[in-house]
Amino acid sequence: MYTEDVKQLFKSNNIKNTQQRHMVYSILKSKKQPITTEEIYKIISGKLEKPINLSTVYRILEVFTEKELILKSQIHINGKALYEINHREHRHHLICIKCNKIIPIKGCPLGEYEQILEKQTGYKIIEHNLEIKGICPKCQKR
Amino acid sequence: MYTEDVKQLFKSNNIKNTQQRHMVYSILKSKKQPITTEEIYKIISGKLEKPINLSTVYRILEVFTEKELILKSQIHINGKALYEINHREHRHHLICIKCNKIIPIKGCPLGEYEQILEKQTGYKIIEHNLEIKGICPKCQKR
DNA sequence: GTAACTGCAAACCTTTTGCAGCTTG
DNA sequence: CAAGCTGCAAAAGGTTTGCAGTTAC
Repeated sequence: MYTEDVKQLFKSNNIKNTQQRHMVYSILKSKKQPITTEEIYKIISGKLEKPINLSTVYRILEVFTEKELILKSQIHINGKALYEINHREHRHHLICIKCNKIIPIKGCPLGEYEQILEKQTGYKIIEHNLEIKGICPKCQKR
Repeated sequence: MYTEDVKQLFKSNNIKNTQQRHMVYSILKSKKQPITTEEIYKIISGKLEKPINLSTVYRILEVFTEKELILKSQIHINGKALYEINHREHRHHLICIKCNKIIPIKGCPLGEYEQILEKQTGYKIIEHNLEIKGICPKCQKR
């Protein structure tokens, strides 16, 4: 039932290996797009397994985010925060404004821009966040 | 008391010219960085003038956003949405992660990237949102 | 066995809404 | 005067928290 590598991952991050955490992690891992706390909660509740409490999901996501196993997006969709597995590679997303479908984008167009910006502004650049909005092929046809 | 050009702006957008709207607009116009509903509310309350109700501020910001006089940011800071005057030019911001100071950036590094992306993904690109995080010169010295 | 986690219920915080009374054009 | 705002209070929706009981190590 427990996947050995997830167990290891938790161990190396000093995260106690509970069923709930395992379930939440597996769901996040299986998703290619960021999802909300509520979605995770519903997926687990939908399965006939042991149910989970919504506040537990919130707490688990907090722990995962702290340990940087996952990323919490700054962008809120309909007032809800989004979470996704931390692929530990720089990534951006393309969101469909019609159906909210989100796909990851290959590569980052920012390049050396951050260094130029540091010189221009005096700020020490830490990171950036780029979200692109558009209409996906399906929604364009409608 | 009323600024004539704001009055005109409201008129041409079919927005009734009330004291409250005028106050909210003036505050937004005077700010170089995006601010929250609460901040606007506090600024008005702090003045000895006629106070305003928080829900009125929300409603005014909604109207202004609809009419595109202002922009509502997708990024939430501490769970709060941010608003800024619509300069009707493409703009990005640089946020200090220590003090939350926000400055606008000159120019956009995205260039023709959107067209490349359209070909790559099949999405019709509508807009993008870029937020860069760093540490401002003041906070670096501390 | 003990420290840490979960479930539950209540609280919290931002934002929205219904309604009565007031303002603007 | 009529349409549309505002204030107030209450509700809604997402997220957090205190506490008692349970689980992992």
